[in-house]
Amino acid sequence: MNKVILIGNLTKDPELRYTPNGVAVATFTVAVNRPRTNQAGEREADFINIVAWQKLADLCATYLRKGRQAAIEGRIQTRSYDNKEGKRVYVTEVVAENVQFLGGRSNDGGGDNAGFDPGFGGGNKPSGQRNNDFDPFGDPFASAGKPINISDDDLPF
Amino acid sequence: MNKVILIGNLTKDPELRYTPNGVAVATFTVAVNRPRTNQAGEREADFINIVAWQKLADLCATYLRKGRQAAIEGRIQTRSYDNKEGKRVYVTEVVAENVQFLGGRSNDGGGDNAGFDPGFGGGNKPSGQRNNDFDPFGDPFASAGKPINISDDDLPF
Amino acid sequence: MNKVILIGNLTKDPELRYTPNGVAVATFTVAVNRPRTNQAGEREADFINIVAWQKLADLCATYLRKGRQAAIEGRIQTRSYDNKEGKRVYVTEVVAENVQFLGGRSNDGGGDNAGFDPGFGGGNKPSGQRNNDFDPFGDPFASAGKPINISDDDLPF
Amino acid sequence: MNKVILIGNLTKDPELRYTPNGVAVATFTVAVNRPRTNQAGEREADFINIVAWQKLADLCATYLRKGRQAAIEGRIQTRSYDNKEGKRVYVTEVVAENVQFLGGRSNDGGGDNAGFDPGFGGGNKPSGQRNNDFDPFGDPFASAGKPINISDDDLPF
DNA sequence: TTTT
DNA sequence: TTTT
Repeated sequence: MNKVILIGNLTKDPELRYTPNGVAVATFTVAVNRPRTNQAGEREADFINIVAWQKLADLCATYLRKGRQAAIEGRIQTRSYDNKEGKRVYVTEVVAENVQFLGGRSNDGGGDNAGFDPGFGGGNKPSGQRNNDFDPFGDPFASAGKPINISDDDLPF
Repeated sequence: MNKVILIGNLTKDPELRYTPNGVAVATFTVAVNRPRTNQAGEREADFINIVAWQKLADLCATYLRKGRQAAIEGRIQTRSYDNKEGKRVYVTEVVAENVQFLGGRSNDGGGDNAGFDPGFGGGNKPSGQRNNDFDPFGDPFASAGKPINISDDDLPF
Repeated sequence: MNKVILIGNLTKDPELRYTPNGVAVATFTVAVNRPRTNQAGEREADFINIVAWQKLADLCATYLRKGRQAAIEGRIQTRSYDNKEGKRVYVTEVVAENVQFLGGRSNDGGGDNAGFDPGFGGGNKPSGQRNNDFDPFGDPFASAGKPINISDDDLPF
Repeated sequence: MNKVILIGNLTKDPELRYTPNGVAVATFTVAVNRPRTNQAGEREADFINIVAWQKLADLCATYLRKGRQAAIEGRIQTRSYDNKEGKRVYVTEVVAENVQFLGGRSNDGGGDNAGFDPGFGGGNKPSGQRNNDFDPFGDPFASAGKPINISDDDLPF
């Protein structure tokens, strides 16, 4: 049993990429507000990385945008890879099995990337940030919008 | 909404520590088998780090041992800290809100650390591994069994 | 472990009542759409009865209205009572432990049963059905808005 | 979103039946102990009816027995039917999507129906009890172990 | 009509 | 590196 249910808001537009075999994979981060404020009285959130595959990846890339609210059902996945300094990096993320699009911040529009880029979210991310050693979401999906070098071992199906 | 439910087996005995204020915190890792084998036909698992606080920490330290099976209800928490090389490390873990002790591998005994160490789990971990930069569970809880320097900001209550 | 998570829309306004001891209890039904259409190609829903107590009852009565969307976390409860014909009636319902108010159908839309009902649900229940022997939600909360004769045994806290 | 996760013990052996089309359906009830005692200091439980279909029905009938512990993932389903007195009966049950067999009360044996009847659970139920008007689990699955008159509308796939 |  |  490995079950996760989240309701949160996207911190950015989803990024849609493809494996060498052409399998669609969407990644995004969801901010889930904590129920209570911390000792300093501030509202905090957890920022949880989500991975969606195949048809669900396409749906997420099409319907989700920065700020929108979504309910995500999935499972926690842990994996590791060696970064370019040869250190093993451990990643914990949620593999989405079902996503329900909720009301969220507006029908979309207005936001950061409105108007352009309806198919996927790339571009709004400072380049050079991916492949960063510590970025838990940076690897192994590198170049947005086109095939990348990812092992079939990462496919969860 | 941030809900996690896991059933898995402990990879090691829990480690019980205390914050400077004397609050008990137990950490352990649970291996949750994936429903399907991978392309190579191997059974894989996700290794998910769990944190329990206060009375629940004591219960986990008392009743859980390496190999035992447990059902864990909790929430995903993300946090970050700066490691000793000044790099920001991002951590994703599950904060347990409820733990149910299941049958598991044996009544306890037999296993790696049987007989000794009923109060907490340390010792069975190769020393030198903690404080490793990339160990997502290594920091900020350093010295097992006694108070450590941890900010009150990490207390989830 | 007894965990339920639902996202659905209220079929009616919540009903707020009080036990003889003055404890608030709110009841409402949530329609949760099924993911697939049935063999006849129709969209179906499950109609799930929710009970909330105390402060959460007040919040539900204040913020929820017919048609609104909510995420409900809770647990399944079964109970039974003898109806006025002396037959034992079995009831299965969800005791809410947490409710998140989502966007839903309109910001609220007028009052109680506002006029016309563009969403769905209203008025489609034959009046006189409440207090019917078989209505799984009709009993034991009878008279809306004021104290009623309910055993303390039903209080889940 | 309609998600249920339960860990409980079977109150009886599962009953395995077949629709007119030969689809396997297993039904059983799981007792889930409540975390707290009630005002009278008694330990209470919720008795939750489970329905499993197809291959999962066969697995449940094969591996589950009275007293055994299981983790059930599924969804709440509500349906209604007219009993033989022409009254509409409302049913709330859990449709299992995944069942994990846990340790439970013993490897099986000992129990009520040990030794005999390894394929399905019938027989241990007082006859005449099914088709009772109020039995929330009695209808529409009537005759154990062989095809019965059930509408295709009840198939959840 | 309930289980450990 | 974060959302409402």
